[in-house]
Amino acid sequence: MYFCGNMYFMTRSEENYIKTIFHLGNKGTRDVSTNAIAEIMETKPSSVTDMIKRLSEKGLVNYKRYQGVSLTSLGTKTALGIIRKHRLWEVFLVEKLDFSWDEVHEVAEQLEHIKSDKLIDSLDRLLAYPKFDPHGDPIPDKNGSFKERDRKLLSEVPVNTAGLCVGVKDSSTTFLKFLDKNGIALGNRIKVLEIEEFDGSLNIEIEGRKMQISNVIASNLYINVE
Amino acid sequence: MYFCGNMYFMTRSEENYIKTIFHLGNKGTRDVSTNAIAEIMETKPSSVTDMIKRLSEKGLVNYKRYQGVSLTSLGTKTALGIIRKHRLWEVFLVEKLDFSWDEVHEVAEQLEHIKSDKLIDSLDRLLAYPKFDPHGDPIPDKNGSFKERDRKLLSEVPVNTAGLCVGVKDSSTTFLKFLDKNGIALGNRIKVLEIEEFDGSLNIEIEGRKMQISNVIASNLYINVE
DNA sequence: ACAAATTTTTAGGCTCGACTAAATTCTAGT
DNA sequence: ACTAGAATTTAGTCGAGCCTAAAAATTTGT
Repeated sequence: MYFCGNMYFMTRSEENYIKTIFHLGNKGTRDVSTNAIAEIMETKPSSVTDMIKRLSEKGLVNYKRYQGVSLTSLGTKTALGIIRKHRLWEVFLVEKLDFSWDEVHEVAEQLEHIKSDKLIDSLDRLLAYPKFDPHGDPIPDKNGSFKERDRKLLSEVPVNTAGLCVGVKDSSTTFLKFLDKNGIALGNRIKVLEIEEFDGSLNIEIEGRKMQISNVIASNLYINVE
Repeated sequence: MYFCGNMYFMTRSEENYIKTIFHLGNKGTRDVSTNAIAEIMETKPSSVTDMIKRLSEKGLVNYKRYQGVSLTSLGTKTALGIIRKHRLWEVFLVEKLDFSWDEVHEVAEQLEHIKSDKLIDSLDRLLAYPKFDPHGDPIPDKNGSFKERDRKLLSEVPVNTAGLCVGVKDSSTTFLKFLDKNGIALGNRIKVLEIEEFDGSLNIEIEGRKMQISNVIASNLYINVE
């Protein structure tokens, strides 16, 4: 396993696998399963096995037959690089090109594969070194380090807790559009007034207004508890 | 041959062929030869034949065996779309990310394949609808139309002609770096003072300074004759 | 603990976009 | 007009990245 500055050449497909393994591996503690990767990537388990072997030979993942897969440190570094690019492009799209936060994902999926260190460093500078993307997710720095913001799901804080809305767990178009429609945005100040025993729905005060949201909504919104 | 708004799906490779055919076809009047394409694309003639057949089936090129190839109107429209994207990204890199004009090409070659109408329209707006890229080449608008600037090669104007330097013919890194080193940039005012009989070199006045340039240099610089 | 169900891997095929080698067609020089 | 040489195409191969079907390993239920 030798380094060569710019790493090996990686295909788009390899990068997408690495990214997916990273996202899956960061949730649970166990190794990532072939099926899980296949499902997320909308491909077949047999294709995943093929690719995992290639990635394993390149030293990007640890792999033992039938035992699932995990990223090596090189693989993790690679994943963080891709995620950094994805999130910086998202910020660019929203800040400079007036995309709304539900429109950025698809384009960023393409842009994240552009290979140029100078490009991404300059972009970072243009955007004034943002720490979070438009959905509140942290942007790794050049070296791959980032600090997860101290945040809690709105559904898991006690009554009377207040804080700023700092992120969404689900960043699907559907959910983001729903938030837009109901005037909920990152940075809004939210206070939990009451939690309904029956269905877990919440009465909240948001930017002065009062409203009720379902438990499903609340369990996809992060707040920065004060 | 049916249109479907966003055209067919085109692979990166197909787009690169179309672009190359466009550039080659715009010079001469004859159809573009297989060998010429192969040379530019650093591939083999047999690979070119393969691809041409595919492009022909998609209605992007006119092709008869052994007779060379030319773009259909759909092919031309496609080519102009790619060139528009390439040149807009070049402007972006120079204007917003402080790239120098010899650094933009490689990255723009990647960015030109990003697929998003909204992206490119917004970029165009961010850049205030530029008409020319950093090398002085015209940027087609949304509909593919652009006006070639009225310009002449510096090597082909008579003594005492003056004008603004508006473009380069050769935009290789080597040439652009040479111009930088000698303080020649787009927008500079140039006047031809004398043309050397012997080797065709020129004595010019540029932004007040006097200097001598070889005929090779002069035949790669465009000026906008007043 | 062991059969059934599930997960994962292997084996073999397919398409795209490249290649080499060989055949074909065109073009130029006499 | 004919032939040598150049350009082009065909035929067959290969790797990446996907697929299906079938085999192998693991996990689960009793």
